[in-house]
Amino acid sequence: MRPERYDFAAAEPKWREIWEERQAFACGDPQKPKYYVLEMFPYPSGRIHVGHVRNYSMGDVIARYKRAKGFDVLHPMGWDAFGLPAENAAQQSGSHPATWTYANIASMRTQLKSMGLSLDWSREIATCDPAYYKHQQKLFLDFLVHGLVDRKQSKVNWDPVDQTVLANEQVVDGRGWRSGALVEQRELTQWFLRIGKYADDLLASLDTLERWPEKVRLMQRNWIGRSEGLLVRFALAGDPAGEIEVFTTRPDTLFGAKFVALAPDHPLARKAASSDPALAAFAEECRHIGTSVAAIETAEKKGYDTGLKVVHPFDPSWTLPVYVANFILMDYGTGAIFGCPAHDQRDLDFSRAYGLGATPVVCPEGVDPSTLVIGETAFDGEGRLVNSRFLDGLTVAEAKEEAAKRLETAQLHGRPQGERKINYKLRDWGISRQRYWGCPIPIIHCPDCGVVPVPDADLPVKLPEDVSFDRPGNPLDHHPTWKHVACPKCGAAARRETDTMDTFVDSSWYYARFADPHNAAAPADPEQLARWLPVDQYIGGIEHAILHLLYSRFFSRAMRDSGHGGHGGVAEPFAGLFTQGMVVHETYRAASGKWIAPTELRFETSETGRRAFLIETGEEAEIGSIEKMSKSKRNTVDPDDIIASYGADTARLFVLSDSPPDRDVVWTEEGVQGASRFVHRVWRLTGELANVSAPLGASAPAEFGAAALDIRKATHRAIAAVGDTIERLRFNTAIARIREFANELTSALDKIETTPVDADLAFAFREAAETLALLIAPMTPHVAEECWRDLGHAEPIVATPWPVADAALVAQETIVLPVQVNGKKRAEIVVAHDASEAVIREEALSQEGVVRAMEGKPLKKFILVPKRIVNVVV
RNA sequence: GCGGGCGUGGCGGAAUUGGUAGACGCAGCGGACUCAAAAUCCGCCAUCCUCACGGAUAUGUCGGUUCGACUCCGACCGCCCGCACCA
Repeated sequence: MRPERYDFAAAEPKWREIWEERQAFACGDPQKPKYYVLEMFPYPSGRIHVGHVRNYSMGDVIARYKRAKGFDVLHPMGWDAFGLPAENAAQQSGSHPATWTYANIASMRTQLKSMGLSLDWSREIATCDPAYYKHQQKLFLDFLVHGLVDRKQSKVNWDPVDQTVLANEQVVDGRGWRSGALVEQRELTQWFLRIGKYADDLLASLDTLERWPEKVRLMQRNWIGRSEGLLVRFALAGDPAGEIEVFTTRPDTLFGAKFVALAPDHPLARKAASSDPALAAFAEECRHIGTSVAAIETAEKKGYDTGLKVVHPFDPSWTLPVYVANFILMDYGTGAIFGCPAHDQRDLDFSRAYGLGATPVVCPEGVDPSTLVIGETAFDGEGRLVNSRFLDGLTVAEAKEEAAKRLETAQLHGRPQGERKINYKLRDWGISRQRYWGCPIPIIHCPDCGVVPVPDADLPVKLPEDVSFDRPGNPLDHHPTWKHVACPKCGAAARRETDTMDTFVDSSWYYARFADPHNAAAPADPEQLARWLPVDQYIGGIEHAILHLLYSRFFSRAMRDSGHGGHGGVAEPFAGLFTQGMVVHETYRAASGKWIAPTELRFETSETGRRAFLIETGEEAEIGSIEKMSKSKRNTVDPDDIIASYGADTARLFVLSDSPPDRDVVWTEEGVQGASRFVHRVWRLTGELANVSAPLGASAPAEFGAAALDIRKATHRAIAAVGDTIERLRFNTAIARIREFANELTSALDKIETTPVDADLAFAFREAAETLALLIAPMTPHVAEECWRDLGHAEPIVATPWPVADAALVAQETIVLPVQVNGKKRAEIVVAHDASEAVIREEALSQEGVVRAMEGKPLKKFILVPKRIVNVVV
């Protein structure tokens, strides 16, 4: 006998055990087509948050659905386990980063398991495991051999007090976030991965990624930032050999040039600064802004006149002043620009600050050039050239071409004065980090041999365990012995590279490692890579739209080109990408301004609205805006609490319901209760259906009455709709369709007149009950298994195929057609699905509402959109 | 600064991708069951006019294309996200 109420606390762990015993989620049936579903692996911060619950629930729906559809599904989990928080924890609490990280992994693993995810835990990896990073070091060395690694100087934000490099986000108003010290820019010699080598391929291949969101592709396109332009060399006035090379995409506007500007770190700017203390001070001031593009570009435009002049390339008698300016980036182009204030907003802002003027040289069509005045806004649109001598009258495109041609043939210092150049915003990827908790860069610096790779036999270069974090700087550098080694080439005393790799490197190839996670000899066996890659569906946050995804795309190419196997013949690691939204929550504040956690509050709903009171004191708290969950605002909810009070199925159902998966979802207690109600309702409904259902395995009767046929139609329409919405990753609508189906079954039960019911109805009820369990299983797997077993099945749902919709039952033989008059709906008609236009026309025009709306006016046009709508135009 | 996204009832959202705007849920209101409450079940629920039938207005704002626009185009307003050492 069934209990009164669904006991999730007993049922959920029971089913998880059964799945585990059966190893239901291990892959490896080569007869089946493969399907690789991957969610971005978590950083082991210690606790999972609701965002994880949402991310992994989505992936799990796909994994369970695809498994039921007959695919050999790879659905693994691992840990992005290197990174700064472990070192911060070590500084604050004294626990070793490894201890801290592995303890966090253990508790998060337990939490994830309590969600009932269909993961293959035998493939678990952690990036901080030497068994993982050993291969990463090997990849780095192979990249080095294949010319994909570079070593060069680069600027960093340096905190002189903490003796550490700062991330851009750690620079607040030009000061270090902890020390408050003025941030300096320092040049460090760093390792780079030459992602730029693949810029064109990375850009062009975006077009092949049809199952990626268009916005992510666009963001990557802009990030790569391919632009065609011209390198133009300006002669320095009064210096026979001197010149400044600028990159421009607008050579057409050269006659509007008012100045040339250099980045503060431009070699010429440095040279000028060496004899001009005021300039040196200005350059130093610029360096305090930090290295982030956002900070540099939003800072007020400032410059310093070097006193130097350059000669205009088209007129030897025309000179332009040379400024050093704070908005010119040394990393882009040549670190120097010519400024045309009339047609570039930044140049205009700068020109207005220093009184350099603005001569318009492009005039929009239909505007009289003599009336053309540049006010506060630069004009960057199309038009024809004016005030530009030989370019006058040309279009922008023609003028670009003409200017380029002339400069290519002109000579300066024995070389062409202009050169066409394709420039990319994409910079090579600096991976050196002056930190302990990361993958050591396997390089030895020998005073005689220079840079020497660590021999394969000595990999992995392991992190030393006995490190301290009690003084500023890199613990690897401070370690008494670790960095001292003999040169592998000459045996002389040498020094290890003490920088570790950016953690983005760790996450750039983990998807490939999952294909063969325990391979000791190689990152992964090429055959396994060919079997599993690319990832069919990748799911994660939009915040990774650019860097992580671009770096992974680089790695798949670099691995292919350095002998680590193609990814099944394709360069792209992720065939399908889905970016899910955040989970957000209301915020609460006490009168004191202190943030209050939702668990500390009691809520009251009255006619005047919702109010919140502190449980402890009764004091009223202000209900604030809905924001991203964060510890500082204390508006987080703990998945453990939810799972303990409502069960994993409820938590999963809630994060999938209501909001479309790519949008933010607001976490509300009411919503969770609604999800919980539905979980219990499905269970009760199944019990009621079971009471009137045919026995397990009963064959279909020859004929069905109207009532039974209606139920079967609802069942098969639900199968079709739910399958379709899951395929389209519209989980919220999939759940709405299941709820609709449940509503239909509830009213069908209400209509039963006599029991026991006839055989046709009994068959339809069994089919419906089984379908309900099968359809909801990807979202709420535990309760689905419980219902399935209550319907008499010995084998669990995880071993049961997805139901197949009967097309004959899904098809409608009559359809409802709305009838519009002049675009406004006035009536509905019911017609056979194959009714002729003449029949429909007669039926439509005879409707009372239609006749009234036509007001006796003559029919002008009769529009019939088959199976959609009728529009009568009068 | 540059780039990207979003905007529909009291709330989250749906709309077969140019064809009935508001599916499904949350909240609310009314009812059944109960000694009572909880749970559950049934019904109502965009706004305005109308007893009702019915009608008018509605998808951030303004304009355009179309027989027909939440959907396409243009301008504007508001909010959110990313910008290379956070992961």
